[in-house]
Amino acid sequence: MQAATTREQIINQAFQLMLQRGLNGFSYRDISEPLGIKNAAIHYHFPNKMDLLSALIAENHQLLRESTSEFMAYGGPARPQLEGLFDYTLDQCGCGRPICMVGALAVDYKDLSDNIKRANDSFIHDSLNWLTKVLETGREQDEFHFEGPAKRKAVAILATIQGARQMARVESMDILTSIFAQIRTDLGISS
Amino acid sequence: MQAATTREQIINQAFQLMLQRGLNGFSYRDISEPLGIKNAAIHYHFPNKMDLLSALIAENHQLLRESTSEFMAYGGPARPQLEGLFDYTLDQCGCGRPICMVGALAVDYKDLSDNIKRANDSFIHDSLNWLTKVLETGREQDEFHFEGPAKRKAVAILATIQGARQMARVESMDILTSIFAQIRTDLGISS
DNA sequence: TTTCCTACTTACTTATAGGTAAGTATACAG
DNA sequence: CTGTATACTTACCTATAAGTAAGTAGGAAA
Repeated sequence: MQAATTREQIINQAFQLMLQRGLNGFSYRDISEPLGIKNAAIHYHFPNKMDLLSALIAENHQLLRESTSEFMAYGGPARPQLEGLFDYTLDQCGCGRPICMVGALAVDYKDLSDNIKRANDSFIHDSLNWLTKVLETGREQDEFHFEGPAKRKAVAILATIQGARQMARVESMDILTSIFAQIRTDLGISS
Repeated sequence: MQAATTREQIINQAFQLMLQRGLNGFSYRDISEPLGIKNAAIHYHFPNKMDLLSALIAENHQLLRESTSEFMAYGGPARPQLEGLFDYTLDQCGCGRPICMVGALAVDYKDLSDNIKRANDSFIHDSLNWLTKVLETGREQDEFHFEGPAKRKAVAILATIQGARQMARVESMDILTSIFAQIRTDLGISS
């Protein structure tokens, strides 16, 4: 944590704010004040808010890759990979990032630049392809039991997790555990 | 549509904006300009934005009650009630209301007044209780087949629908149909 | 030792947000 | 025909947003 550059501090602060309040829910002041810097310092590193947003999306990709590299590998037993996704989601919510990047962007989706939309899209499709593969192999290996195409099931589960995070904000984080339990049950997992 | 009062026009316009862009995503100007009135006219009917928001939440309750009175009755066959919920969701998304009120409020949840939080909470719990009942009776009547407590399943399904709407904004509305199909499949419904 | 680059700060600008106070047109009541 | 309530408009205010231009402190390079 020590010796973080101003640039890194800005990204960290903005990332936290973004995933708590959405793009329109925070200002440059909310970033600069707690860091003890001036607004213009942010503009120095990120000329406008879209540049900052790009950096946040990159940060999100990076963070996901780091946090998931162990369990997000293709192949092997499917169950721990799914559990890894659940744990990751719980971790994120637990450390003050209640909404995920996709959810935060969905509200302001109309005024996003094309390259940001593309980055977001590719993020979704990467996640989707990974989960589809996990479900497919899980079904082949008799770990999971479900009807319908694996891809469709993957979309449904991602949507469920997305919605679960939203509901957790309004209700409590317990709801996440409960919903994950139901997803397991629906996949025919005993415990 | 004819002879709508200014107050009604304001609510309609604001409702649409709210469910497209979220609370912080629109301004008084976005309401007044298309209606050909002045900002102060809005302040006359709704002194501040929270008053307007209260009216929008009431509108949302009202609309839901109207649109769902036929299928949201307790008792009777469960399947059409569930289908009613799916149709309602599709309708709302189809007529330019991509995010639901709960989703729109979730982002700005922190700066809502207590009575608005309460109104939102009670809305969620009403929906939840209704769906729980539908699932319970559906299971008793052998229409639905699922494991786990009905309430937990209801939470999971509502979360799925919530997330589905969010994903539909980014992807396309087809994803809704697909996710609903998977929910049916997971409930052991043939077609 | 001067020059230049990096990483900022100071001091603005412009736009827009929500909100208010005072004035006005219309309708209806007495 | 006078008053009063309703439903606004005009004209403002204050705060804050994103963004910019010019200045500066400190280190490295020539």
